[in-house]
Amino acid sequence: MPAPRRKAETTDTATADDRQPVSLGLLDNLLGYRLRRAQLSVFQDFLIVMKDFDLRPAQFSVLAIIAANPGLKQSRVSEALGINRANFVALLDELEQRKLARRAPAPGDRRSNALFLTPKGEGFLKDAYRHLVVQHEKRVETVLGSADKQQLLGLLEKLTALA
Amino acid sequence: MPAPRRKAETTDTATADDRQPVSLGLLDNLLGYRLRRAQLSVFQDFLIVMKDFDLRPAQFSVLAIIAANPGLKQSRVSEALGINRANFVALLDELEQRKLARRAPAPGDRRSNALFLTPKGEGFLKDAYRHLVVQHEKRVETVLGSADKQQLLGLLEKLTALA
DNA sequence: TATTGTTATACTCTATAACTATA
DNA sequence: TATAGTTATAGAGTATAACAATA
Repeated sequence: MPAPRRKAETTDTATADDRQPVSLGLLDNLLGYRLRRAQLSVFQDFLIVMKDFDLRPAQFSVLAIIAANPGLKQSRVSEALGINRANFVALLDELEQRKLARRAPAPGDRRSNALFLTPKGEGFLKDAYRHLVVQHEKRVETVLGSADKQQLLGLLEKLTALA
Repeated sequence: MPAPRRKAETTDTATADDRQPVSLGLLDNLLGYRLRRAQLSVFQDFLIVMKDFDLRPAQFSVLAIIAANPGLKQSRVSEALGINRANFVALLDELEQRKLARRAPAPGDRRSNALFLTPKGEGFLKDAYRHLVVQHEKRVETVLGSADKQQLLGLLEKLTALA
């Protein structure tokens, strides 16, 4: 006669469920996984902080590159950000419709557009950046510590050279 | 009479184009931007290295979590990975069709699925991980140095707690 | 009433091919 | 021939709402 089972849901195979903490297993020391999770957390915080400005990370990056390199050709802006030129068109269209950036004829090459911020775009970017530093980067540094942030930036730069 | 211009494409406004290096401007010390670029580089390398296994990062992560927590409920696996449960269904469907993972009835709750790897899935994951460590993580450590990698993992973990 | 798995749907992001106008 | 901007399109990834079965 078999031994009585106390509950119908108990089994003879060990299963890890209910309220045990979930183990990361092989993911634990996989850099790509940790990097992805950290990036999602930071982007999520960015989105919340920039909600009033209605600005996504990619849009911010375009404005920042144009501001730092006024007159740069459209193809070079998209290339610098790693955005393929076909996808860059709609992104720039929106910034232009919002009167934050503008396409101008590129001197010496009638195929190209030279990109500039509008005066409104300059003010907008300045305000957004100030807000970002105060709300977002400050929170990042609270979690990390300021020295750690600088070191992290250095490590990430090395990694980006990988591909 | 106006002074002669040497070339039609020269202008009187200073524009940053042609072969000057592109400045990152405000992006230079924005952690989110650097994090995103680094993550894309690492994922791109992952994809190349895992091409023969036809395995994307998300698929690898699911197999790894199931392997480390056999019998875990479907909802807890997706939750642990930050994948919303609706989107997790197709992801798991594909792993099940490839006979790498399987849904089993969860003891004690007929709404839930308990997830397991198949024997084939166990071998597949082991092979994939070995390949990944040899090809991918090794390259990462070449770029970073082994001590830096451990430190980076620690910093990223802190950041993930942000959101 | 709440939860689990599921479907349907929509929106963003990304990648490729092809067109046009210029070079 | 090659390049810059553009359009069209298709594939991932992600988010929400709603339903059936079960708790």
